[in-house]
Amino acid sequence: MPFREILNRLMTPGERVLWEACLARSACEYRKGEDMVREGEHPRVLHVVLSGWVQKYKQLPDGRRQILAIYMPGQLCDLDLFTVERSDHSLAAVRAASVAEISRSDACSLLRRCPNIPQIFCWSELVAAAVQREWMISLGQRNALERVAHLLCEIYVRQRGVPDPGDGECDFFLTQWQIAEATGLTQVHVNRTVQELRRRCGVELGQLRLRVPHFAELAAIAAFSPNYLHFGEAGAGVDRVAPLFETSDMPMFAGLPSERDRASPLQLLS
Amino acid sequence: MPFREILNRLMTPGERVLWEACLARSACEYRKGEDMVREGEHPRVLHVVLSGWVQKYKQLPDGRRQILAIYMPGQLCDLDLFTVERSDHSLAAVRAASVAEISRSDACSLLRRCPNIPQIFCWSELVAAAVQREWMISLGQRNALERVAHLLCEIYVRQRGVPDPGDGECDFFLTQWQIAEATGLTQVHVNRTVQELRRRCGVELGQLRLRVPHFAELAAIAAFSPNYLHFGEAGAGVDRVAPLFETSDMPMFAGLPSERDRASPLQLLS
DNA sequence: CGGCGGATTGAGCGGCTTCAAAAAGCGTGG
DNA sequence: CCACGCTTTTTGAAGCCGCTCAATCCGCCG
Repeated sequence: MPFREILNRLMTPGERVLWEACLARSACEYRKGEDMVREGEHPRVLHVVLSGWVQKYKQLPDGRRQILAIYMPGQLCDLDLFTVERSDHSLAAVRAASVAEISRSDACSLLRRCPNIPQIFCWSELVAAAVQREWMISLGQRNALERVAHLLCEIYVRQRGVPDPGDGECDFFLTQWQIAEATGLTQVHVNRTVQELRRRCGVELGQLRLRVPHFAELAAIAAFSPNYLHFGEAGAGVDRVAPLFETSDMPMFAGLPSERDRASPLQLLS
Repeated sequence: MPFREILNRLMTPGERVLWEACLARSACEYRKGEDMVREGEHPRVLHVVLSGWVQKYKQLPDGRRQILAIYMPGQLCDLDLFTVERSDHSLAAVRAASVAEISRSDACSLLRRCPNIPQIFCWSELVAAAVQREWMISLGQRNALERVAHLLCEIYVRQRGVPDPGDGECDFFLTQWQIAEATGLTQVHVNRTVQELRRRCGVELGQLRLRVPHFAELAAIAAFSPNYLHFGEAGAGVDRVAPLFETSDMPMFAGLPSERDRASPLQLLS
């Protein structure tokens, strides 16, 4: 259940056409590790991953670096274009990646034409925040073995969905050094931890592929529960966001409450 | 520059009246540590802090607990009511606290009447995410001294703003044990770290107050930079969010692009 | 073949944890 | 007002997990 499909399922066919066209027109290629956005810059475009993975990271003055999130094809990287004056984080390609960079004017056109898109953006941002929270538990509470196991579980499930249809393999583009930056560990210790996982439950971490023969065992080590990914909720979720986007053409205090407000005690205020 | 004021400054006077009335009507009292929301529950209300502090936290099956965020008076705790089927985190009072719990119907009424509120909610959520990212760096990259110093800096600045007007004191409601849960350290080690900060730059951590005689020294230890709080940007920020909420009364593909679209290449698609 | 990024291995150390117990605050009720 | 029970802070000693600093190995590509 790739993220891209969730996103697309929520659009009308017309929106899909516009969306895909907009992505295709603004594709940019990045080499491994190349920065797309640097902390402190004024946001100019909306980033949507087309292929490869993208990492969001921050670094301290002395160079220590923390990877904050991984974005896979179809995902929106951030809404900074519509929110902040200056980005408070950087964005870079994990390996060679292709990314759509939608300009402000294109994005505005898109929004004006596709009434569902803001809600999808909003939903996407909120799920990203939920993933961040789970990463915080890893960083704060889990030990090395649990952290790495949990990261592998997440990456596996985000690509394959759950329940898993099959052969236990998926893409994996992170180097051990990048795993270290994401989990707050040392590259050396990540290496030892990966070996431990290999011994314990046969996990194979190849150049570009991850094999997990017995997912349940890995999940047990990590105490992994996929709830936080809010899989399968996307449809209902976007409906739930709708009230935030209802057009309010009623000028404030313009008269008595309308019929549909009758149930709410708030009418006492008008 | 308390958060509450930022929020209120962005509303029209009329919205303020409705908002304040809505908060006042739905106030609930909580005792220290009492849960307001438990992980897995179906969200029923919108939580807005009235007085005291609120903590968002998650815990692992074996009891380990990570505090994910601290909310101060005026802040919205989450948008779960409008997003997810089940909360992926818990919410509890840090000490005795008063919290407005706005029901779904009230919230919808409010949204229908106050066109600026969705944008303010959105902005609030995005700033909260930025704070979370900074906490991730602490958990992943900073040592104990830096973590605690950074937390104190943040809590100080969120209440007093920066540049700081004065006497170096602010509210502080966390116990050392709660600091430990927020920073991913042990209570014992937090204690030793606080003592170290007391020695190094005279920080005093009382029952309910924090004194920071020389903020600059503390900030230097933590390499604290307040950018991530996006202070002072709230006005512009909310304007920037606006495109996401523009009413799109134009049916898709309903005709030629309108005048204001002339500049965008997207018109080629219609 | 050499160069390079990435993975692997080893030895030693230190930051933080763990466990345990004592001291200090703080609210409550007698 | 003091005594009591509770939470919170403080202190000590021992041990481990993960870090640091190398050096080596491996696979890939020019």
